[in-house]
Amino acid sequence: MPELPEVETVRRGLAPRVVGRCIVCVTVRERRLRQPVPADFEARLTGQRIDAIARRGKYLLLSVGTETLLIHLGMSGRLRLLPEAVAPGRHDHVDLALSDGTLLRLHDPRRFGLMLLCHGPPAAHPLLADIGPEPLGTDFSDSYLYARSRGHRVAVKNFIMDSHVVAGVGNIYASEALFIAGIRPTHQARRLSRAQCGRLVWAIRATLEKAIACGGTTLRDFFGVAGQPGYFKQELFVYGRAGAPCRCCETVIVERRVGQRSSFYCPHCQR
DNA sequence: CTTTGCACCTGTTGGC
DNA sequence: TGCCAACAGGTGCAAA
Repeated sequence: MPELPEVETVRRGLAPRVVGRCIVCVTVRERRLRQPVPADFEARLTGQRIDAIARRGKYLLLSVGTETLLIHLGMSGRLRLLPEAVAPGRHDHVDLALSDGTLLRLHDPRRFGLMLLCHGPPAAHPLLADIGPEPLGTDFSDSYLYARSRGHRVAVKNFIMDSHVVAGVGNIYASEALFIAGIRPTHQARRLSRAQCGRLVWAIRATLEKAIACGGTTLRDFFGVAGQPGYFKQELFVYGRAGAPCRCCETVIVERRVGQRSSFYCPHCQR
């Protein structure tokens, strides 16, 4: 469900309402997430203050006391901030009760999400250590992408969805950015010219920034922490638009599987 | 080293 | 209407 813009939307929704609050009670109803919720999770979190909330790729990083709470939403994960304690429903796996009476709840039907605690600098955590540059940061540049893509025969769409190459680009925004850059998803990464790398870096940034400004993309079940949908769906050029006319040239948008994921492109605008 | 295929889960959808 | 296969916004790992 959530790619970088959705996670950033969650982060921005959470920040003003949780930073400075204390965690007064932790309830874990289901420990079997992507990695098991550790046995000492409750004890280590209870009584701690949330000092900051950051994001790295699709991970949320909450500074709690001397530790960092790592949260990933996987495909179906959702964080909600409830104004008061509400009886849990199916798939409401973890609750953090905060000192102002609000409740931060993780809901995740598929359990591909993750909640872990780490000591020390989170950047050194195995899950984060090998992640590529932030797409909205200065390290993600034309020259980086050009150099990094040399020798890689994989389709450019798979390449930019690889978190080791660049953090946070998922299936929706990979398709969208490639449309904006005018590059076919199946184009081999090693065949990208410098100019194409430049356009692609620009397109990824522009797409993600615009999606963040819209509060993310709600296809089915993404909602912000207060339950609000994201409005980027109306801005999509290709994702989910198979059979519909291209918004630029009227050519019919094509759907094709690239590396086991559905991909959408305009055969006329993308070469 | 790179690349591919799949496993991990549940819920929804579309074809027959 | 019902059933079942295919698919869904992610990630990491085994195997080639």
